[in-house]
Amino acid sequence: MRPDGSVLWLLGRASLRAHHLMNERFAAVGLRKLHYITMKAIERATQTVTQAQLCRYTSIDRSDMVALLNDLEREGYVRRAPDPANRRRNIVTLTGPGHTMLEKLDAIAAEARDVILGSLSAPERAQFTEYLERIVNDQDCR
Amino acid sequence: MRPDGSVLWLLGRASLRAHHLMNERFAAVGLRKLHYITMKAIERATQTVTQAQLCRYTSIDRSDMVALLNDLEREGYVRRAPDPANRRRNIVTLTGPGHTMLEKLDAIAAEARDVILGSLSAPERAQFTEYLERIVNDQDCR
DNA sequence: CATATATCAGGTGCACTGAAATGA
DNA sequence: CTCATTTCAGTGAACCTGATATAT
Repeated sequence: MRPDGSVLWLLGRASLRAHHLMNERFAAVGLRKLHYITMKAIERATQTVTQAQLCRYTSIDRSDMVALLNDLEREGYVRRAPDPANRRRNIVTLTGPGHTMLEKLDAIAAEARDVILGSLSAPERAQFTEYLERIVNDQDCR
Repeated sequence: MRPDGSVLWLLGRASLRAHHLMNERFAAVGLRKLHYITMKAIERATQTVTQAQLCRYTSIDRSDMVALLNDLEREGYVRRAPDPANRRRNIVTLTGPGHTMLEKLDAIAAEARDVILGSLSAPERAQFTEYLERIVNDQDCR
C-alpha cells in the first residue's frame, strides 16, 4: 500500500508531519518554524552572532535569513546592529520581548516533539535521536 | 552550534539531504523523486490502479499527480486509460519502457539510501526504520 | 440530489541562484 | 584586487486550496 515502505519515504513523511505540526502551532503567535530556529540559534550563541553565522549554524539560506530577520525585527523580537569591528556585519540580538516569545516557542516546540514521538519510549527517543545525529553529521562531512 | 540538537530539526535535515541525494541522481534520467514514488506505487499495486488511488497511496496531491502523470505519459513510461467499469476513473499502468526505467530508478534509490544510512549498521537501519514506521503510522490515525 | 474523479488555476513557504552594493 | 557580508530579484519544486466538468 505504501509506495515503498522505503525508509527514505518514511523519513520524508515524518519530517513533513513535524513541519506541519510546528507551523500550525507557531501560526497562533504569527510566526513560523524558521523564525523559531533563527531565534533559538541567536539564544544559543555564546558570543555575539552575525547574520552570516546564523545562516551557517541553522543551514538557512542567506536570502531567507534577511526576510526572517526583517519579520522578527518588525515584530520587535530581534535587533540588528552593525558590528563596530567590521561594518559589513550585522550583529543580531534578542530583545526582551524576543526572549519572552522564545519561551513560548520552546513550549510549542516541545509539545510538537512529544506528539511526533508519542509512540516512542524515552530510551527509544534517545536512540532515534542518536541515529539521526549520526546520519546528519555523516552527511555534513562529505 | 546547532539550532537545537532538536530531534525535529535533525529529522528535517536528514529528510532534506535524502531529497537532494535522490533528485540529483534522478535528474540524470530526467525525472524527480515524485516520479519515482508514483511509478513505484503503480508497480506495487496488486490490482489495476486509478489516479485517485495513487494519490492516497503516495500522499501526493491530486493536482501534482496530474502533472506527474503528464510527464511520465509524455516520456512513454505510463499509460492512462479510462476505466470501462467507471468512466470517471483513469487506470494507470506501466509500459515496457516504464518497467525498464523503474529498475534503474530502484538502483538509484537503493544507492541513495545506502549513502544516507551509511553510518548505521544493518540492525541499526532496521531499528531506525521501525521507529519511523511507528511515528508515521501513529500520525496517520489521528 | 449527493458523491467521486480528473483537471485546471492559483497561492504559499521553502530552498536556492545570481547579482549588486558595501566594506575589510 | 580579492574576499566576506548583506540585500534584492527571481526561479523551481512541493504542498495545498478552490473551482469546474463529468460520471456514478
